[in-house]
Amino acid sequence: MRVTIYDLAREAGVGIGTVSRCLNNHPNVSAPTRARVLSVVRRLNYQPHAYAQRLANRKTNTVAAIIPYFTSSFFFQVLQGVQDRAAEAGLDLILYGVNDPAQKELCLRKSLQRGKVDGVMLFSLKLPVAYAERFQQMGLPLVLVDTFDAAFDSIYVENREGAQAATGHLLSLGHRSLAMISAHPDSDPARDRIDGFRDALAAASVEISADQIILPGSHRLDGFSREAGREAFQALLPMVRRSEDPVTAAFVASDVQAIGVVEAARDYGVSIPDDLAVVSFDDIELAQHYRLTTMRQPMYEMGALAIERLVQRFGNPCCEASVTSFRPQLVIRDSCGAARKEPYATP
Amino acid sequence: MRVTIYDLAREAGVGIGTVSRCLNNHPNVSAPTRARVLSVVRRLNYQPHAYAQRLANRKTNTVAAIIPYFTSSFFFQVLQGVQDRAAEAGLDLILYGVNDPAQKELCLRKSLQRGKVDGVMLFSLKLPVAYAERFQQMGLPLVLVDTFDAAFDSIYVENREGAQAATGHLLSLGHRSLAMISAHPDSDPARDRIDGFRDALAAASVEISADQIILPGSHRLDGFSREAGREAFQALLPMVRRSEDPVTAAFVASDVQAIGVVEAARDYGVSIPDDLAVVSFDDIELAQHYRLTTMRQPMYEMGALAIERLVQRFGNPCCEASVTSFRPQLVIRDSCGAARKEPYATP
DNA sequence: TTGAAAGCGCTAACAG
DNA sequence: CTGTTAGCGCTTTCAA
Repeated sequence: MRVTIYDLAREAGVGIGTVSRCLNNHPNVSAPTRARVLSVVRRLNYQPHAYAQRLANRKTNTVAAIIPYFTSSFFFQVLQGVQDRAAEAGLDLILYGVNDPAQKELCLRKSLQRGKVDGVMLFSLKLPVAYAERFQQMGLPLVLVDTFDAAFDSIYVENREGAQAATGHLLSLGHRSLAMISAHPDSDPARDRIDGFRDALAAASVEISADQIILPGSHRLDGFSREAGREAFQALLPMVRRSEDPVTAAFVASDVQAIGVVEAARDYGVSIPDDLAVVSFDDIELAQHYRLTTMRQPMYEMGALAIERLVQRFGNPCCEASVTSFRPQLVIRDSCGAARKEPYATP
Repeated sequence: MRVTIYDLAREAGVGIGTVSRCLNNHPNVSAPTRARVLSVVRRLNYQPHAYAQRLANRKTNTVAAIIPYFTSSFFFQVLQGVQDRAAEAGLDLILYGVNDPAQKELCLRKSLQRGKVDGVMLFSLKLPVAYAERFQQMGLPLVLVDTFDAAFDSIYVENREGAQAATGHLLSLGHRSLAMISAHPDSDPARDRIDGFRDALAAASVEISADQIILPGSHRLDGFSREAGREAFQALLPMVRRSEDPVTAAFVASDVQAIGVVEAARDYGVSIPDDLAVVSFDDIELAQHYRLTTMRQPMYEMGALAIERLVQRFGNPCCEASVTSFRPQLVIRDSCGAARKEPYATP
């Protein structure tokens, strides 16, 4: 049933070398021979065996993406960029979803298996040193997205600058008593956003007490969740309600958390943006529906670029690690109170 | 650098056969030999070469998922089910995203390539007969989700019954002049939902004119899009506004379309559910935010089950094609007007 | 129990 | 231009 180049060779009355040449468009085949072979190829409905090919030419044409499922829309959009560009480049994409730290190591290990993939993309996940070494040892190209290691190509969003801009926007609206609802500082982006928040306050000589940076109670999803947002809001509530120097604005580390905040605020009768102005981060699809003012990240582009970097590296394995950064853009909607045309109806 | 079983064999002073046996836990190796070999394996940090292994034992431990990006959340949730279960089963997952019909064939062809994957899952996409034959010829397991072909395992949602239930709900609320906003009948689920709509009307002896089933103008995404929903609403508007026998309720083929309808309705000052009651299909994440009454599909479960079926088939390649169906559940929210506690504020 | 050797299906270098 | 041959790295007989 399965037809191989041996069958083709026999049928066409040539050697397997010639068959291979025809299949790979090598120039050194006479036109008539090529025609004859190709007709046999078609007649026998020949299909090359993927792995035999890969074994022989040491190339897999496959890449792996290791993606945490933090917040659905965010990574889904990144994934679309990855997927589209991979298809364009003729690369197969192996998808590894990471739901807990143990899985991360497993995926890394699987990706490192010799001959499995030509390159790997790691998203928003810290690369353990042990694995960094192994990638270098094996010479396996690795692109880091939304995380960093000097030894590898990396693409990231300037979280710190973004957080500065977000906070700056709040300051520019006249707020002087700010809080931040953060994700867990285990996550690099979360930490950077805290730093940016602090930077902006410092630049404006605004001081806040330590408890005005609110961390998530649970580690789940590193705090990038709606529930974490709700809980944080409850911690924030007393500060909003106190008569002396009440908090009037909050920078929230992500849109998902902000959605939790908006919901909780409605439950507690706190008006957003009147009682509390909110700016968050990501611009996921839902952000539009909640009319969130937020820092937009180019999710699709980041995914697409990850593939491009990988392809570049295939062409030139030894060049220096590249660093690309995106600057998030402020998208003004209703939750910050800047564009107050109509009352902000929580959906 | 790259260490092979030949290196191991030399280092351990045995033949490659013995090394292979140790690695694969064959019984026929003496304990001391095995210990010696395994210690060498560890010392040299040996990693088997994925494709060499696959070539030799004719198994890839990889499956492919061919997924159209109809509506982001819907397939993302399905994909999560696929991904989780695949990881559990130790299978690598190759993801093929389909954005237009031409890509479908390409993905099918790629999946069919000999030796590439052990099985394929096809989601919501019609399987061309030519490919059905090739899958059978090659003996490559194929699981169909949300689509059907008697020759293959299939998992689907009872779209027709679901549409009946949705329409029945509208009828039970007293509506007698109904319309349907459909997706393109090229898509199997879309056609089934039209049939279900008709069934329910027939059962209740309600008659409608042909133009009360509104088809999308564009083929993009087979009409499963917000824009298609908006356009359809415009076509529907005159029927809602006419004085004689106005349309008071609509069954919409999907949540994304319903969101377009809700938005357009707001623009035109049509109140939902007062002027127009709406029931849709899918229960994607956004459906909650729009308070859509809808028919819930078990997306995650469908994805997970697809992998399970594939694994079953690996164990028993020749058994008859299985058919599993899910019955969608009515989720009552505000867009149908059944639970009218407070006015329905469009978000 | 173990080593040698024959594939798995293909590519590429090497003679002719 | 073409056929032959030697790998690619592993699994699996088949003798020993």
